[in-house]
Amino acid sequence: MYNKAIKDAGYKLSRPRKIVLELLEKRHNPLSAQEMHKLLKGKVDLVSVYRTLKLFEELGFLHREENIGTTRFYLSTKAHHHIVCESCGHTECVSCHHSFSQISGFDSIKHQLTLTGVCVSCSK
Amino acid sequence: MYNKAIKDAGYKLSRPRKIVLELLEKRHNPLSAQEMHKLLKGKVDLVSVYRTLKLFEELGFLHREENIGTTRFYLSTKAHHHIVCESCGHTECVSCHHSFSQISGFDSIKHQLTLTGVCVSCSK
DNA sequence: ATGTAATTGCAATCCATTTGCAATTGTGAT
DNA sequence: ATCACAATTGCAAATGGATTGCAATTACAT
Repeated sequence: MYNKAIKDAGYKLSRPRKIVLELLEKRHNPLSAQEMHKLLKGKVDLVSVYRTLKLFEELGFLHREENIGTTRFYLSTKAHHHIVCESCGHTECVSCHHSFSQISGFDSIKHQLTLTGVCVSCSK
Repeated sequence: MYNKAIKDAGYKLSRPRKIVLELLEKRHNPLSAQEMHKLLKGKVDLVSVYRTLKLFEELGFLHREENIGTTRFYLSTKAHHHIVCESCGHTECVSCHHSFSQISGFDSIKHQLTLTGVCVSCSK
C-alpha cells in the first residue's frame, strides 16, 4: 500500500495525506487539485492538497497529466495514458506502448500524451 | 501565404498581426506568448500577442503545445510534434506517425504529445 | 506523556492568461 | 485622397491555477 511508501520514505502519515490518498484510491481516474479540494468539502486546505500531490509525485506513485487549463493526477505504480471525453469528462486508461528513446540528439526522453475524444454515450 | 488567409477570412491585416506573423515565420520553432512579446521588444502589447495567437489558431495555421508552465505555438499547415530540451529550451520537430483512431468507445480522437529530454550540447 | 521537527492552514504573492473599455487604425465607399 | 465606422489595439484591472512565508498545530520517537 501507498501508506507504507510514505512512512518508509521518512514522511509523516498526516491527516491530509491520508485523506487525499483515500480519495485518489476510491476514484481511480485523474483528478485536478481543485477537484480534489471540492470533493473533500473543506476537509483539507487547497494548499495542502497541492503539497501532498507534490510529495506523492516525488515518491513515484502519483503521475501528472497536463490538460488545457489544469493538471490532473492519477495514482499508479507506473505511468500510463488516459483518453478524456470532451463532453462529459469520462476517462479511460490507455496503455502506453510507445518508445521515443531513439530520437537523435536527445537523451533522457520523457513523453506525455494527451488524448481527447467523444465517448459512445455522448456521441448519440 | 498566411497574410492572405487572414484577409480571406474577413479579418484586418493589422500591424500587430503582421509583426507576430513575421516573427513566427522567421523563427520556425514553438514560442510562448511571453517569449514573442520579449523578442518583439515592446513593439506589440502582450495582450495583443495573445489575441493574435488565438485568432491564428482559429484560422487553422497555428498550433498549440502545452508544456509545463506555458503554452507554445508554432506555425504550420498541419500539426506535428516537437521535442524540447529541458535545460536550454532548444526544440526540434518530430514527425507524427501515430494513429490513435481505433481506441474502442471513443470517436473524433485528437492527441497531443509532449516530448522533453536533454540535447547533446547540454548533456556534456 | 512530552519534546520537537515536520506539517498544516491561512494570507499574501506570483505568473500566465483573459476581459472591459476608451482610443486608435485598417479598409471599403465616396 | 478623404471619410466613416467597425474592427482592433493598448492599457489597467481582473481571473485562476499554483506557490511561498510564517505562526500554530500535529505526528511520532523517546
